[in-house]
Amino acid sequence: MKHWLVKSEPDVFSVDDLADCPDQTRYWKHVRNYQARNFMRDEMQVGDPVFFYHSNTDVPAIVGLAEIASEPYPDPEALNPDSKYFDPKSTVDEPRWFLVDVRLTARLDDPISLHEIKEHATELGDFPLIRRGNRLSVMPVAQDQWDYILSLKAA
DNA sequence: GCCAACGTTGGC
DNA sequence: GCCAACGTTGGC
Repeated sequence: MKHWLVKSEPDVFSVDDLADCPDQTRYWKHVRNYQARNFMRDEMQVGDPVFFYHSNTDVPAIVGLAEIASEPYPDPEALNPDSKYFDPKSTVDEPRWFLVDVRLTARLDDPISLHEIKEHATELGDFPLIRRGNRLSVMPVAQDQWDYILSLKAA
C-alpha cells in the first residue's frame, strides 16, 4: 500500500465539490503529465490513502483525506475529438492517459497548510510538495511522512 | 539531438 | 500581478 497527495485548484474542483459527488467519489482528473500518469497507472491501488490538497489559493493546504476508489482506467476524454483533453496520439488499443477514481473519506476541520508543512521540512525529509519549483500534481507520500503530517493535525 | 521560445503551474 | 521553475514544441 502506498500513500499519495493530489493537488487540485479549489476554483476548479474543491474538496467540497468532491463531497457533493455521488458516494463522495469522482474520477481524479485529466492529468497530462507523464510522471503523474505513471504514478496513477503503475502504482496506485484501490484503498491507497490520499491527501487532498488545495493549490493556487489563499492558503494552500491539505484539506481532506481520501482513498483510491478504482483501478486505473483509460481517460475517455483523450479519445474524444471534441474534448479539450483530446490527444490524437492516444488510442483505444494504446491509451496514453489514465484516470483513477478518488473517494473522499474526511474533510479536515483544521487544514494542514503548506506553511505549516514547510516548518517541519527537516523532520519530513525529502518531500516533493516542498521541493523548490515542484509542479507535480500527483505525488507519493512515504508512510512515515504521512503519519507525521497527520500528527500535525492532532497536535 | 540541440536549444530557444513559449505555455503552464503555483507560491508569494 | 509577478515571476521562477519546468515541460513541451518546433526549427534547424
